[in-house]
Amino acid sequence: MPELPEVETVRRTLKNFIIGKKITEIRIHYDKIVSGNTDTFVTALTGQTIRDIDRVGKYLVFILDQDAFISHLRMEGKYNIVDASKPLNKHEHLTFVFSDGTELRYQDTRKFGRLELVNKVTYRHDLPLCKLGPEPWDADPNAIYAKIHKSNLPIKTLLLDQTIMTGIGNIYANEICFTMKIDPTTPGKRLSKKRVVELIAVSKEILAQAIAQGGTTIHSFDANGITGLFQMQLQVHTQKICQICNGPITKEMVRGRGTYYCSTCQKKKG
DNA sequence: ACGTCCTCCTGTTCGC
DNA sequence: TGCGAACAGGAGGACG
Repeated sequence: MPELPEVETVRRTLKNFIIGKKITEIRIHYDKIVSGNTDTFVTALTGQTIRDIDRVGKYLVFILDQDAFISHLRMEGKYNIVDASKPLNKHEHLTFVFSDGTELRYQDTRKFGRLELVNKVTYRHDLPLCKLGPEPWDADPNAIYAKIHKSNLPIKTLLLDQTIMTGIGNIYANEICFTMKIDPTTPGKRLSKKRVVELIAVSKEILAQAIAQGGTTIHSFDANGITGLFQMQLQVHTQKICQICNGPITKEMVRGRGTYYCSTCQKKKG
């Protein structure tokens, strides 16, 4: 899925198109795309106007007059803004019809993404968002250190754990480990507090750069025609040759996720 | 409580 | 070329 920078790019792009638009009808073409009762979702939101779009980690939060709903894009979710006359494509699973003749459609080839009605006032404190750790810029090094300094799990796996920090996915986890010059399989407990401080700083820096570039486009991500450029700056993810030492990039599976690193430049050091 | 595996889906790429 | 296996920006649940 899009990671935090891609979701942030979608949020900013979408805001330009749909703030102030009134939903006159909602059509669900694939029931499971909505968590919980679909009738409740449709009934609650129909007639309301979209006032804002928030983001928590990789979740988008659409704020309406009385209610809100969250949307997680998982691997391939995206939003299309189209004229109502445009035929539905086979991967568009939910349509918001607006009063101005346009539509917002949720498209998701793999159908992994989910939308869910939430309480507009308390959503940050309710499931599922209350389980998320801080985004890197809000992270307290002592708190992060406390969560990982006893763990035998690879540091890369810990970076993907959204309850420790939220927003980092597989691409940026690989990039962060490269910048840290740390072997992604290094157990979390090998990191000193000083290295955890660095880890947070590097995470912040890489996500911020990616946001500035409009995210990373590898497979399917794009925000209504806005294609991210960060893939131009990837150091290890999907790369073959290390830019630093010219040696080969190793690819191996770490806990089921494709993991790229340079075995010369990245060492198991805390 | 923690770590590992499976599952949800479809499309594309890889290897024999 | 053909065909099945493996893999893809994710994460929740089952199991030992």
